[in-house]
Amino acid sequence: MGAGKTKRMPRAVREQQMLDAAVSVFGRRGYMAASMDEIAELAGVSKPLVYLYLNSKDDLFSACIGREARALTEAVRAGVRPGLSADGQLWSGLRAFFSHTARHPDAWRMLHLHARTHGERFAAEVAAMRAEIVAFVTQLIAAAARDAHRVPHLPEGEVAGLAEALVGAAESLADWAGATEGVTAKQAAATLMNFAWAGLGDLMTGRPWTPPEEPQPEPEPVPDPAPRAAPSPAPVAQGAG
Amino acid sequence: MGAGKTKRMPRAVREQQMLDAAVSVFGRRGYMAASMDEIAELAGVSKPLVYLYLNSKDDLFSACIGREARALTEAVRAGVRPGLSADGQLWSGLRAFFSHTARHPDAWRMLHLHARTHGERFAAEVAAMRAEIVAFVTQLIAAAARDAHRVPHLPEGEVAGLAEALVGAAESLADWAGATEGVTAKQAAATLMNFAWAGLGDLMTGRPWTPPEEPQPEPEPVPDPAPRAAPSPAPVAQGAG
Amino acid sequence: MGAGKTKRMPRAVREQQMLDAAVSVFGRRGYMAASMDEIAELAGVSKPLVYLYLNSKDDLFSACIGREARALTEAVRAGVRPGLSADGQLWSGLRAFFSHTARHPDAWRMLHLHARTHGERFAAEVAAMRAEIVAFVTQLIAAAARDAHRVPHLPEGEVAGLAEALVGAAESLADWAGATEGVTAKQAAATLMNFAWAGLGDLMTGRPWTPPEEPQPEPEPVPDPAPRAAPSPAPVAQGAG
Amino acid sequence: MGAGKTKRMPRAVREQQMLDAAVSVFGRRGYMAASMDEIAELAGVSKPLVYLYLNSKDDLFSACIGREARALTEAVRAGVRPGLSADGQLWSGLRAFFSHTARHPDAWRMLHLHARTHGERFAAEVAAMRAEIVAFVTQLIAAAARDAHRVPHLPEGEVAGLAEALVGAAESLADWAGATEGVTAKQAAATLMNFAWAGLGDLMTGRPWTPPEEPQPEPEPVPDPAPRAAPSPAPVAQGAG
DNA sequence: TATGAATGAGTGTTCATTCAT
DNA sequence: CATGAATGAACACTCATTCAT
Repeated sequence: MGAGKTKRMPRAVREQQMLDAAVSVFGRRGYMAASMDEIAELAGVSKPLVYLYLNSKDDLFSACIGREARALTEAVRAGVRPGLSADGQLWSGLRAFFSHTARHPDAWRMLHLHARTHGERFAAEVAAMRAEIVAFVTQLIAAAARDAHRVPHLPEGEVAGLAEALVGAAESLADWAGATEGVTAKQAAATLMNFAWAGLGDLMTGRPWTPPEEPQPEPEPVPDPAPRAAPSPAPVAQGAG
Repeated sequence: MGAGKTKRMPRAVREQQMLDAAVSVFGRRGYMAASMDEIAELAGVSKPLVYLYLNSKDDLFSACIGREARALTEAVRAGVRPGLSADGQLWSGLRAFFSHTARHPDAWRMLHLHARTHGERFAAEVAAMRAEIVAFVTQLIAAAARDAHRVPHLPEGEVAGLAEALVGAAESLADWAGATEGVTAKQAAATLMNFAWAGLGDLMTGRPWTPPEEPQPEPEPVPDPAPRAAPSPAPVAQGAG
Repeated sequence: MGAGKTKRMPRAVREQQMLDAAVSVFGRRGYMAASMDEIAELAGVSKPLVYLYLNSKDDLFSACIGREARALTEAVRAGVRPGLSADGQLWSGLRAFFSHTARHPDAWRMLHLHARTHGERFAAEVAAMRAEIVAFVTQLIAAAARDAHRVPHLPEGEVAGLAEALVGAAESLADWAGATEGVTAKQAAATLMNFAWAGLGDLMTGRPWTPPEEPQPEPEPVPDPAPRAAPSPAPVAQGAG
Repeated sequence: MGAGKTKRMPRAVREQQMLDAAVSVFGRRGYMAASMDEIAELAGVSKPLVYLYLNSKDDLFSACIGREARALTEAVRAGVRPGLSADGQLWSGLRAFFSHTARHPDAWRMLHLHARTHGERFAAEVAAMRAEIVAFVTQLIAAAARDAHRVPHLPEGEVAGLAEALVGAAESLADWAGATEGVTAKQAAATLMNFAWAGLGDLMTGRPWTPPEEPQPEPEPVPDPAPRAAPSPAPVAQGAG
């Protein structure tokens, strides 16, 4: 059922078939809910062959992440027009990004939703990919700031946060576009440019948004009555200064 | 061992203990990897009691989602200063949001990472919460547009996309703040305001970002099917012109 | 089928039933060939219960070894008449030993044949039991030597080898008695006493067996043509000086 | 990788390589834990070739047993000096035996530990070898009895038991020598001669060991069924009177 | 109100064995 | 003579769920 069992394929080909099937299943079900049985069946092979070629569920997942992370970064890289201005580069990169995630929704779900959920290993693998993209965007923002040359450069930490916000917004929009009928990659990219770029522009021209004065120290008046059953391992940020 | 078995509690209290434990375990492990055994042990009760009160793993998860979604929306609602201007309201709402997610990282992980991953049912439940927040943000944006009254109002669809982008950026920043040492809720909120508000302002004052003219219809020249597992370790960012 | 499923037993009882079944299966099949399914079925319970009570196949095997090793040493200890002469004690001890191994053939097979075959852990556990018995026999031989008082005492190393030989002979005879119809525990014990004791007596009275003079250094003229495919991990004794 | 694939060997040679590898793996791992994969890899050939030449795991094991059993009996036979007295023959035979087992520990483990553990078939094959050796020893004992000619001959059944005990003791000592650093074949043989021969001599000269009178029919007063898992860490040996 | 005892159905993983070349 | 490709059947182990008390 499905792939049509063409027998006796060379290893490299079979391996790609398995990765295809695995990405599909991992993307739709998540790591834990994905069963090796389903992956093998979708790949049109028996389970032992999957293990022979890819060792274990963990290794298989890892291989999927690696392949798809590489594919995504390459797609973005290939989509960027090198000679353009910063916003032109961002625009083309975003279009490539949304285009790729729209074409490979399972891969995107796998990378964005599931890989960060299971074990440091996988999280680290996607984090590496993400870091690459964030670095790229950071460069773009810095370059745009230079071009605007009204401020010499934005403070480092500020840029990091902005790049993070931009990439995060892109990721969320990719989810949204993937879940919403009739939203094209181009529209998603335009929305994000609209949303983000002009604001960045203001920033760069020295007109940042400033928080209003406020006397009271802390929001969240809800006393949060739920008594924690046990301490969460590591609550990172405990409140605003 | 662990929670100190205080026996014979009234049902309501026990139920909350169970939900606390469940949120903690679901948030840290994910739905599939969470085991009813661990939840029961962390709650300090026996497994049958969990089933007696909460029926099934699915129902338990659902109850967790409901409680935490309600808690989050209430926290945001309570944090918003009603009399303020649109950006003042957004700022206070964001602070409440980041503050709450920082204080309840397991709950946030459960809602944002895990609930959307398993079955339409849970996804719908978080979607409802999200829709509430998006609606609120949409109102704010529309109100801001009215205040600016240079354009009568932004087109509906546009506003939806922008609200989506804003909320998505907020969610991503919440993840990021939760994972990064030393980022406070206030800082996260400020970053997002900086990033977004001025851009929105430009939009509202009639200076949207416009895409450049381009002849070719779609990027992604990579023929894509089965990107071979092997080569291309080349990094994305080569520098901005 | 089989054990008659009497339901809802207290844990301690069920645990012993499981150990009984496990000893039987391990003894007959060996560690590797024993399946948890068969053990569970023979015990009249489902597999998960076996895991709930005994954790893993390894732990189950370990528990079996522990219980049966204890049972064997206790049986021997209980069988020895304390007030008797050395040979009287040996005789009664041997009878108890052969009696116990004959009554619990599966346990004996498990301890003697299988436990030494799988992993240092199990080997060490039986080795501890064996060491106890060897120590007991060593004492007896030394005591007999003192009683004979014609030689002050046998050299330490010599006694160790003799005790080892005696225990080894006993073990082999236990196997033999277990495999041969119509050989009783008493007969096996008598055979071993006949075989060993008088020889020991001679030793103690100063008439040891002495090897004949021989010029040539080494036997084994067979050139052993088989070319080893790979070096055995550790060939212990490479020949006689 | 590993054995260095020298291709195109004549069948007989390849077959011996496979048997070498198989003996090594079977001896170290046991029958069940040995994998055809490991054997094939150690032999430096592909798995199908192993099957082509040796049919199945069972047949392979059988072939190993056959070859090594033959090698052992031949080594013993070749080691015996034909013209000697009975004890001289035994001495030389034992030296050859211990020498061979020391040189081929994997083979010895395979024959003595593992082959008796799996199925009647293999047990029968080693039993045949063993029977040959027992018969040889029986001859020697009978011959010695004739030489001593004080008793016409020991009763048949008695001799069988004694030969069994001697061979069993030899086997146990072989294990012991293999596991104990610094015990040579010669020492092991001497120990056994010391242990056994003088005792046999006494037997032959009409001074057997006789059991003491005893009224009670059978020891083992322990009620035995299900010795509770818990107590009694008391050691066996409390001292000899 | 609360639990110790128990299981059906499934998971990832391995292995002896066989084709097709 | 020799192997890369492939699998059916089994195994150890886990989990959500339910009874009987």
